[in-house]
Amino acid sequence: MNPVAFFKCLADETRLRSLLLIAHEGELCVCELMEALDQSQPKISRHLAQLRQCELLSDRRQGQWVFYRLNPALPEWARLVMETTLTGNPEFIADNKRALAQMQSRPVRDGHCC
Amino acid sequence: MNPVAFFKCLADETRLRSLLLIAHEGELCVCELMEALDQSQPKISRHLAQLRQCELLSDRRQGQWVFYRLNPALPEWARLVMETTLTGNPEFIADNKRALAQMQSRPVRDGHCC
DNA sequence: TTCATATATTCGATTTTTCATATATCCTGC
DNA sequence: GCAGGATATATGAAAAATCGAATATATGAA
Repeated sequence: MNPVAFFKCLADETRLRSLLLIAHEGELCVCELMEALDQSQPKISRHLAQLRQCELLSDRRQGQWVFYRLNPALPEWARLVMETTLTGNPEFIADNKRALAQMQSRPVRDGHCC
Repeated sequence: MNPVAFFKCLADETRLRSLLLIAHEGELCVCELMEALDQSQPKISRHLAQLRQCELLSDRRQGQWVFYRLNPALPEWARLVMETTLTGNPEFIADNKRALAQMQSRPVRDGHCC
């Protein structure tokens, strides 16, 4: 993982918010990120594709949804950088977390239904 | 310190190398960075000005030289991010450190002469 | 099969970033 | 003050990133 390429990925509002939200929530799909960030579907999708191509995110399809999570193979230092950023700037994604919490009818993950 | 603005600063080869070198060496001037990165003076200078404007670096003039160091007011999380990046990628600036060590007649800091 | 929902991709226009050259400013020694 | 070297800035051209709109693909249900 080239450090410059890594930071280029973080150097965009949409991508950084998506990454930190995913790091915090564990796993999110496109429609959840649309709601949390209040952005169009193509915009979210394009940035996620970029993050997947750089191998920061990995995806898994479940039915009609695609869930994104941090790439398990991510180097330790990269994971630490995101964690440090999140801890040092808790207010940065506060609004996004709130919007996500208020979202109606979020997709149900396998293994989470009753 | 806005996280996105911070990462934009790190998302360039010249700036990231300069930052990490300065973080490692404590203090460097333009001519030392030119030698260490093998880049033109205007290029180095422009990027340093950008880093100073974002308040990642602070400068001090000593005679004809201007020395740059990490801004002492830098938030803890930002300093940690750079440290983590440096520790996790020691080879990234290895060549630059070598070039700097081989540089002839480096400017003498006040208080460092015998 | 057909429809509805979720996600991905392409295209063209706009904005931002980057760079090289040239010019200006500052400092020191004479 | 003046000359020469070191550092800083301005300008315009080239390259890259971003965005919205339109389009395409995939899945599940009827």
